[in-house]
Amino acid sequence: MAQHHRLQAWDWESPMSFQYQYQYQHLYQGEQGEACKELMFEKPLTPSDVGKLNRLVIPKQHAERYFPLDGVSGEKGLLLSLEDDSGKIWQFRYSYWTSSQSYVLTKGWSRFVKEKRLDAGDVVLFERRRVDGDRLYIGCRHRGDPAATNTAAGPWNTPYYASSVSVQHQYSSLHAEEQRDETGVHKSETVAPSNSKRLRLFGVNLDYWPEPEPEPVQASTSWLI
Amino acid sequence: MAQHHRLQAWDWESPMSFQYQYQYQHLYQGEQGEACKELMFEKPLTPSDVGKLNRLVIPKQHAERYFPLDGVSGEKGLLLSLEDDSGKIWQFRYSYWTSSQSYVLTKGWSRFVKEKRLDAGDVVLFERRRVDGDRLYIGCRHRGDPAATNTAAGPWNTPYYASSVSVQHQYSSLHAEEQRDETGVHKSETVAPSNSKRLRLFGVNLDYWPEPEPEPVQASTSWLI
DNA sequence: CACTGAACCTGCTGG
DNA sequence: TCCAGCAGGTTCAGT
Repeated sequence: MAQHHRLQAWDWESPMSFQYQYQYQHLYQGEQGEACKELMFEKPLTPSDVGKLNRLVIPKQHAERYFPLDGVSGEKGLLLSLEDDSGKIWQFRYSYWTSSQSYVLTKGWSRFVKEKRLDAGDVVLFERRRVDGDRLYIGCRHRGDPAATNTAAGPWNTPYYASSVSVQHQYSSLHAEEQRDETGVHKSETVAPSNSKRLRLFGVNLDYWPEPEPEPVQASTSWLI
Repeated sequence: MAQHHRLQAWDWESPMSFQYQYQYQHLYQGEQGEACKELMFEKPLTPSDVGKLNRLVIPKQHAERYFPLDGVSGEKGLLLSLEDDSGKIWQFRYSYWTSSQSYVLTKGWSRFVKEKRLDAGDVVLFERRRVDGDRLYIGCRHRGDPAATNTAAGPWNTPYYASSVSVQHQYSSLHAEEQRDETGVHKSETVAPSNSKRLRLFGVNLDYWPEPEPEPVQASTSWLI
């Protein structure tokens, strides 16, 4: 099965197999309950969405329904973590631009466009998936494709590190590696949720850190789902 | 002589002739000992350096050698005072941008560009001058000019106020004027260096106030040299 | 005092 | 990795 294939790839890439088995288990449960996938909205991409502006405009009606910023606005927005078909975690800065009166994904979006090879007319879609908690999902469908498939290179093509989105307050293995590299001492303790805040988003109560990690491709969960 | 010419202009502009004579004396000493001029670095200006970004990027190797921010970083940078050929004091905010990993002069820089009529390809240069203490100097050379000359209008064309860079903890006469305007009471006392910090910069130990004065063209010495 | 534009500040991307 | 360039928001001075 494809799932086993991915699991093997992860095992091969990282020594922290526990997390990945844990994550795999959740994916498996998710596939058992297909009814738990709820499409929130889709957007056909405009030329600007895939161009040099490096931002995705979220249509206002969808943004205000699924991504309300009322409780957190006035600041620089927040960091959103979403998972794609392959289990990869994508982090985007999500904020409101008063100048254009629009909700946008900025930081991290251009990487998504590039890796998924998105073009104008392709469709990006956002789902909420109930597994044993709620999880956010981002996918895309290329122009002309019949189904919403994720055509991105999987972990067997593009090595990457995924954080656990199920284990709360657990830094990813990559992050632990970085800490060890910097200090020369491996810090294996889980980090206390000292700075976490609580926000209702997607109709779900969520914990997050306002500005947790600068590097979006690599792991470390800011949104605990 | 040109020096006398400048001195007369200062005398004409300000009643505090003592300070200007004092400064003049130092310039005179400086010209006697030309070996005391030490070029720290030059930078050919990019279009962005003279454009709407209102900032000068200091190449990292020069910044970290001559402008280390180790002791003061993590904040909003500091205010740098430099003198040009005419004796005018220029104040710039100097800070580190983590987002672009670069050192920059921001506030005050656009005024310098405008007054010196700088363009892309022109060169800005930073010198340290030993007179009877160390003094920082900023100059520029226009594209194609043979020597590093300061082609800006002198004080006889553009009235300005210069602070004493030689008398420690002495506010300028202009600053005293401002205080009188605000409070209605003339405060002639010298200000105690209560918030001053000590930092080694340009290989020299210097006192400064982290955020002393918002107005850069006008006087008030933040760097006491 | 409200409006406006310039300057300033911060963050991000790509080469 | 550095840094040129771009973009948006905030502050401030002038009207």
